[in-house]
Amino acid sequence: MGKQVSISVIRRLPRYYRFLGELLRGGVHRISSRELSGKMGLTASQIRQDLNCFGGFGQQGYGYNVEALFHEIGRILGMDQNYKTILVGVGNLGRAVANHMTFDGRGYRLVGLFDNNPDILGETVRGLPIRPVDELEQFCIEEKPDVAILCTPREATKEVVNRLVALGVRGFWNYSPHYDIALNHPGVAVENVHLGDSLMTLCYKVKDLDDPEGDRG
Amino acid sequence: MGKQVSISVIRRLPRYYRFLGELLRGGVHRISSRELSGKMGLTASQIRQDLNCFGGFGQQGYGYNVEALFHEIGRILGMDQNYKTILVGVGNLGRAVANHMTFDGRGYRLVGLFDNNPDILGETVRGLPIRPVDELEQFCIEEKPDVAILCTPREATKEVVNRLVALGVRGFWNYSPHYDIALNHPGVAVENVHLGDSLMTLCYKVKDLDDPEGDRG
DNA sequence: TAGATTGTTAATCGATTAACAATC
DNA sequence: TAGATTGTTAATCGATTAACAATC
Repeated sequence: MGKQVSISVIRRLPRYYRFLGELLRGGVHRISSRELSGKMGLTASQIRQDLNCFGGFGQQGYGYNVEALFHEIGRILGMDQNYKTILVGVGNLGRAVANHMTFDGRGYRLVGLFDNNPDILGETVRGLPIRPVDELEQFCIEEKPDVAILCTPREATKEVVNRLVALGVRGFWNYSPHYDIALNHPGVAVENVHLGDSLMTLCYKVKDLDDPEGDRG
Repeated sequence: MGKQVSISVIRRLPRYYRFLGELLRGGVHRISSRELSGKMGLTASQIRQDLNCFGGFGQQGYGYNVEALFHEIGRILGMDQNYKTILVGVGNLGRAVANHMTFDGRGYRLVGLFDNNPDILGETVRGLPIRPVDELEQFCIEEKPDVAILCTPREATKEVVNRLVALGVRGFWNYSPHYDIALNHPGVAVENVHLGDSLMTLCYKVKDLDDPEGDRG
């Protein structure tokens, strides 16, 4: 019944999770919203508001139990899930993502890799063979993956997404800026990682540091 | 005089830039805020508000000239800058970032790579040799880089940032979640790319799709 | 001129912050 | 019990949307 939790709140959860994990490793057992607000650069009010979207995890006069809260937030984020995940596009970026990220125990399990480059077919990354994109249908009908990571080049993304949505994939971790999945498939979950956009934003910020207001003055 | 443009607006600019680039390549010469709003999934009102933070680029009764607006937004974002950029941490991820991204003509110029792994020192990526992190001071005093890309491992980030800030680096494209630069160095420009956070957010979204409201309901 | 569409002001909506009673 | 700190309601602030006069 409680109303839909806003995306702003959701996006802060991983950061809470990180800070609490750090505290936990540092042997801190309890923390107040005030202390945590100091460490994270937020207001104590916001922290309490955020957490109370999901339940009353604290105790008056005491604060929050670090370990309990850490696990609660993990559970809220779905770290206890086990979403079967495939990666499409095993170039520079796809390879780095596959090798660099922890999937196991963080809600995901990597089960398949796909690429069209004949030179790398059969090669293994993280113990998984790279398969031709042609085999997507066969593989997905058998394995029923939940999530796809997209590191596909310009022209491939749109078609791959359409095929995957038809095959029941309902979450996309999308590195390809060339096709707006959320716009075209309103029913699926999408997280875009648009590195180019981020780099441009940084460029603006640096410029703004040097010359606030720019030409406008 | 005009008040500070909000980060929400800034973050939409690269997306406008992408859509306008696409229209331009497609041979579209003019577009109204209404048409563009349809294509981008925004309101026409928001587009006009956003653009008018920087100036009146349109014409009543006509709309916007696609090419002119594209270039204006590029200039606002600083695509005409030429920030000297170094990359620290040339592992899986750093390598992919160096190889995958376009820096030239997008406001940046990659001038140096640094890593501590002795096995890869001297290797070249994108025509640049990988140097030991020890040489950071010497290099930065000579080259005076503006921006650093951080793909450093857990324990390295904090120290590297402190050294770089002292050396005059004032923009950070940060892939390392282990140290909050903005919190510790309020005067510099920071864009965080926290892939782990994004992956967790996706996990929540997928879970929420399957079971809206979760346990709370 | 008439029609279209901007630039801009006003209204609405949502998110953040402040305040405080409840309670451990 | 007294002190601390939460959970929650109310106030503020900022961002988005709507409306419309200006103007091409």
